[in-house]
Order: sequence, then structure tokens, then C-alpha cells
Amino acid sequence: MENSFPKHPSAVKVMDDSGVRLNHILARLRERDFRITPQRMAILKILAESRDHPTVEEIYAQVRSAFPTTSLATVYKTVTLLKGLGEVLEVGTRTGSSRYDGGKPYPHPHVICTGCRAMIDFEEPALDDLTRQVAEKTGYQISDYQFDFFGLCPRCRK
Amino acid sequence: MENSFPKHPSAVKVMDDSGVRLNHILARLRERDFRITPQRMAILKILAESRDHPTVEEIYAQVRSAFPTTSLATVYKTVTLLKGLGEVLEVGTRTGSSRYDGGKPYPHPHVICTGCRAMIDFEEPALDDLTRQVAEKTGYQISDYQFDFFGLCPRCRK
DNA sequence: GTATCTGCAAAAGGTTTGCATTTTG
DNA sequence: CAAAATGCAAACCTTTTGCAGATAC
Repeated sequence: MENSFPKHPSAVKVMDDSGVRLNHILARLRERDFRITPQRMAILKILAESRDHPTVEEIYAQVRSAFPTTSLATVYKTVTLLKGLGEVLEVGTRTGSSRYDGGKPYPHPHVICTGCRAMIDFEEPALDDLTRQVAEKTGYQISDYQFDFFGLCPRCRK
Repeated sequence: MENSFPKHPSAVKVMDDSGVRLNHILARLRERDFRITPQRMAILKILAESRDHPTVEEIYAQVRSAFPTTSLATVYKTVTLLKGLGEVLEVGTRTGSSRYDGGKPYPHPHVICTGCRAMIDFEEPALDDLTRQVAEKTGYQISDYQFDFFGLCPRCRK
């Protein structure tokens, strides 16, 4: 195979059912002998369920309501671990903190409001093809991309 | 007009001749009563001439060889100023420092080597069209995008 | 029981800011 | 000469790290 570019939902086992997604991540962790602590479980649930691309700070705040002693460092460590396993996608917003997607951990475009920071996904099947073209034309072995649009959402537009 | 999306070279006056590009930026600065200090001039030259997307740190090192008293803060301030004027494009590399393109200040895709960090431009005319589609489908008023591919370049591939 | 995880606090980048001094136009 | 830019150091933010004590399996 020419490159190791991540696959789409059907291939990667990403489902709209966040419960199934959570179980999938749990299985991956057990597989590799990572431990399921209460803090981790809480973080995993948030990442698997939320559709709004939370920041570490936001995850932290939510986890704290259930486990008040949880530390920011633990959230960072867990998110980093999941990123390494390919079970969470980090989205850099170029202003401030990264945001995380535990529901669709493969690269895909986002549309980000420069006013309220709302972030939505954008489906564009042609990107797999474009990625292949980039690999061909440049000789690079493309393994990842980030593609984000910025602008005002309908509400912030006034 | 539906959106304020930046235009391509022919429209924006970006030329392969870095001297002309430099003059263009100088004119923009004078226009707005910004002053042309020796430090600024040195930074502008580097940004207009270089094709390798330097970091602030790299610009700083180069400027220092001509003006040894120059400070990092001045480089940051100048780059921020030019970004605000739309005369420099900031490219986030998601590892470490941003890199800057003073030759093509409008959004365009990059291909970045995850080994040696080499960064090349990628021309894809169809993106203007895709941007329009994103605006239509989402209702967002798209003003900018970032689109970067990551992977090993032919040399780093071994 | 032991390897792993947590929580704390300190450190580490990268970038921004405040302000006195210098310089440009 | 007035307005703007420089240079320095301190401040800022986000993320990472080291390590002693706690905990999952």
C-alpha cells in the first residue's frame, strides 16, 4: 500500500452511537493493558459523547463535577494517550487551546466560527482522492491532514 | 458579494519577483503611516524573499546578523503587524512555532514533512470552489482556511 | 504485589505586553 | 517635535514533566 492514510467511518468503526464508541475505546485500552480508572472513564465518556469538540479545560471542568480531585494534568495525559492510540482527533484552532473529537478520530474538515467559536464538521468525500493526488505529485507519504475553514456563523453574522 | 474570501495571485499582486513583493509591502506600510525602520526593512526582506516559511526565531537569527541589537519582540511585533495587514500568512505547524509566508499571503495548502519539517506549497485551484460550497452548505461567511498535509518527504522516507 | 496512574507543583515553550528610551518622518 | 518603534524584562497561556503517594488488575 502506498500510504497509511486513515480511513473513513465505515472502515474505522466509528458509530453515531456514543455508547458503542465508548466501548470500542475501552476495548482498545484493555487490549493494551492500560487501566480504566474512574477519572479516565469520565474523560472517555465526555470524549465519546460530546459533539462539540471540547477543550481540555472544558473536559476538566466536566470531569471535576463528578470527581472533584481530578487534575488538569490527568486530563492532558489521558487525551495524549488516546491521541497516540488514534482514538481521539486533536483539532488546532490557532487561537488558544486545542479541541478534541473522540467521535470521529480520523482527519476531516471543520468549519469554525471566528465569533462564537462554534465548530462543525464538514463531510467531503473527495478529500481522500485529493490526498492521494498530493502524495503522487509531491512524493510525500501523507499520513494526516488538517483542514479547517474560518468565518462567521449565521448567528454571529448578525 | 457573498463572502470576503481572499483571492489568488493574479488578483492580489503577489509576484515571483521578491523585489516587487517587497516594494508592495513597503508601499502598504507607508500608505498607513507605519515607519520603515532598519529592523523592519530587514524583516520584510527576509519575508519577501524566503520561500521556506521561516519561524520567528529563524527570522530573528537572520536579522541579528545585520542588526545585532534587534530583539525577538520586535520581530514578533512586525510579523503581527504584517499579518494584520494581510501581507503575511501565518502557518501553524501544530508542533512548536508558527511559520510565515510573506510571498503568498493568501490561504493555500501546504505539505509538511513530519521528519525534517520541510514545508512546500501545494497548488489546488479547486479549493476556491470548495470554499464557496462550504459557505453555501453551512451558511458561514468563510474568510479564511488552513489546509495542511503531513507525512514523510521522499528523503526522510529513507 | 507491582506496574500503572494520579495529583501537585514546577518547568517548559511560544508569544504578548508594559514601559522607558530611541528613532522616524 | 510628535508619534511611533525598539529593546528589555516580566507576564501569560497552554502543555509537559518529575515524582511521591495512591490504585487497578
